[in-house]
Amino acid sequence: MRAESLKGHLDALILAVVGAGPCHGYAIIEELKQRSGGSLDLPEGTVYPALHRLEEGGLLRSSWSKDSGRRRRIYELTRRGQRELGVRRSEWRDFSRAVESVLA
Amino acid sequence: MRAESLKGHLDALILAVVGAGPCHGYAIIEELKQRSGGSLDLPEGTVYPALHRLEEGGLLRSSWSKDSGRRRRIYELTRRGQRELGVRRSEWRDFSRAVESVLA
DNA sequence: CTTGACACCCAGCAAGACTAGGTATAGCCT
DNA sequence: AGGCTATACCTAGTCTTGCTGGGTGTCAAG
Repeated sequence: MRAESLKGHLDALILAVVGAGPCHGYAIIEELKQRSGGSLDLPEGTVYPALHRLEEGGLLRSSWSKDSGRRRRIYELTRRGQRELGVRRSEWRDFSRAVESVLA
Repeated sequence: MRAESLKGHLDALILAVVGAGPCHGYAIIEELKQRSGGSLDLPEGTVYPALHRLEEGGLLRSSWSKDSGRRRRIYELTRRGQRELGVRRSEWRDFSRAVESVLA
């Protein structure tokens, strides 16, 4: 997967995973890998800063949990995050259709 | 259309348009707009540098034409460009499928 | 003769994702 | 006990990429 393919779509992917249920960063990475059949194998250096950006922007909210001695930061969608997920989904459809119509 | 959506896919779009027949820069912009139903309305400052990059990279070849006093730089695919177009198309399919499987 | 469409160009900027490091806990193997 | 792997987090700096905002010049229409 070309590195830049992702640009501008990462937020939508993360919002979608967290939208399916509260989740911590490492698990989000695993989930993306699994759901995509291995083709979305994102480095931590990509995902963690994105999570911070999304929280900063008010789309995610986080809290620390200490399950079995391991600290985890659990993320969930804010109301704005839910709305934004909808917007991003439909933006993806538009973009995807547009590219398809050119590549076809 | 979010500005960053495009990132990493512009080359594929341009290669696809030029792949359909030799074309000059301005016409490529028009063609992208038309084929996408208006949603891919790229600024010249995006497309011209991309064309130069692609020629620099050996995927496009260009020559000047002077039709009716107006100079135009006509681009066409090199053999490597044709191969690359195929690669990019299949990369887009993979990426698209992956995103779809996460957003679904 | 000015406005708009056509047609090209580029320097500098901003944003996004990755590289390459770092910290620390838990469990397994030898 | 020591080492290795997986889990789990973090960040400064880098690179690529597309856009902004400027510029040049031709041609046709009003």
